[in-house]
Amino acid sequence: MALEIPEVVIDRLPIYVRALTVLERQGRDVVNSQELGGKLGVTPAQIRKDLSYFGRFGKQGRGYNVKRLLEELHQILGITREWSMVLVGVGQLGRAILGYGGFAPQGFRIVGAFDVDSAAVGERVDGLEVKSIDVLPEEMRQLRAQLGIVAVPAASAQQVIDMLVESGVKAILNYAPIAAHVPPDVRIKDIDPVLALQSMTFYIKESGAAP
Amino acid sequence: MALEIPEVVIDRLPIYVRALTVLERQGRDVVNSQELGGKLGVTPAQIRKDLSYFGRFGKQGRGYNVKRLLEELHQILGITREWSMVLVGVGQLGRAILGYGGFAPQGFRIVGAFDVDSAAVGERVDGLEVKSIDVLPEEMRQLRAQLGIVAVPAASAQQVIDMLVESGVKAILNYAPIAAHVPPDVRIKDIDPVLALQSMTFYIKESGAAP
DNA sequence: GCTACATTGTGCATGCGCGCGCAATCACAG
DNA sequence: CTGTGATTGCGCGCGCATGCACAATGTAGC
Repeated sequence: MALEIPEVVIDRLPIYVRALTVLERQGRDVVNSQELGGKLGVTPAQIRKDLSYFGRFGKQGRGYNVKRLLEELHQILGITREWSMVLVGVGQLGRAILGYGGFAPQGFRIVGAFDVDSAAVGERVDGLEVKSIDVLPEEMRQLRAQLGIVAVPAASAQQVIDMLVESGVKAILNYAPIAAHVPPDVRIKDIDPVLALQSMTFYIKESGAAP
Repeated sequence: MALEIPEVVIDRLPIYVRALTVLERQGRDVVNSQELGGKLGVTPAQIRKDLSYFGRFGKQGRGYNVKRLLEELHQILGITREWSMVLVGVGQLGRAILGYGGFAPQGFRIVGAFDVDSAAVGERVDGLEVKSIDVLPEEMRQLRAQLGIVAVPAASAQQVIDMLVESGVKAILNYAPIAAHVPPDVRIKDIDPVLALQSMTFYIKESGAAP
């Protein structure tokens, strides 16, 4: 036990959580790996293998108890508690992130907003007062957020990320179009819609039609 | 030749493009695989292997000509031309996408905006008239967009995706939190910040501190 | 023009994730 | 309490991506 769990496995768990949440809301009690896999485009064996890394949650002949499995996955992923996040960059993108309603229901709360540009500082956005990036370190001592969201231009992104890391942030959601460098104990995930588009055009570039 | 190229390789190419674009803007003429790999967190061998799928773009003893390699990658990915996209869902998220300035510089242009909710129909957002989802099929005959962006609630996402596919869209950027089903000849990429956060919390859940 | 050096391109081995296939196991019916 | 049917958990092999190591090759200096 306690063996190394592949990162791809961890990346799939939230997908399972999402599907199970829907099933729970529908009042379903049990689900088997085949049905769950069908919904997610994952093979049943894959799901069973993934879950077996953490324990035996299923019952032979029946499947998985939806509520039970959901609780286990929440425990595994560490999403039983609320997580505080700080946002850096309150431009157009940053404001959209602040207004996005998808975080709160999943227990992710933005508790601080910062900006490099002094023009935005002092403004109130979605109930949060925008503060200068300069006071980030001291503010972080009170906020104690372990998650950071970066929504600044590419040019200042690495610098901002360095500051977040120094302030104790352990995981970063990066919307800036750069490949950032972070210490090995800090997690970072990039969100860049342009990269997604550019990799898809490779596959469809032959299929005619004018722009 | 003409062998199957792994999807992971295709997914890395846009990252190379992004880094090379920065180098070109800095006036750099040549770059070797070691330096490029250092910037991107990729091993030099990985980069050389990836590029070797498509040809021999480097010069031994020197490295890669930045401009030349950039042109080749543009050609490979099919991003020499402009790509038209249609957006479905003009809520808070959809408006942010319409206003996002990161697409245009890379040749991705939103040419149509649609919504399920009739309240938004008729409104002008960022120079585009929002139209009803019902007229999507006929509008698409003129727009001829091959890319679609989905920014509707989870409940109606699959339905919207089906309509896009029927209207001839070949690749979809999906912001809705669902695992959508599409025919094998249609590409789809999901963007869900919540999934990214939930997989990162797994790794940092032990490191104390209150929410 | 020749030599020394640097870097690419690639055959090859390693490791790892994925999925098959089956035995173990549980529910349920009779 | 026993038999039947279904589904999990998992050992195992396959296939593929990754990275090493070296030969091939181009550059630059003298």
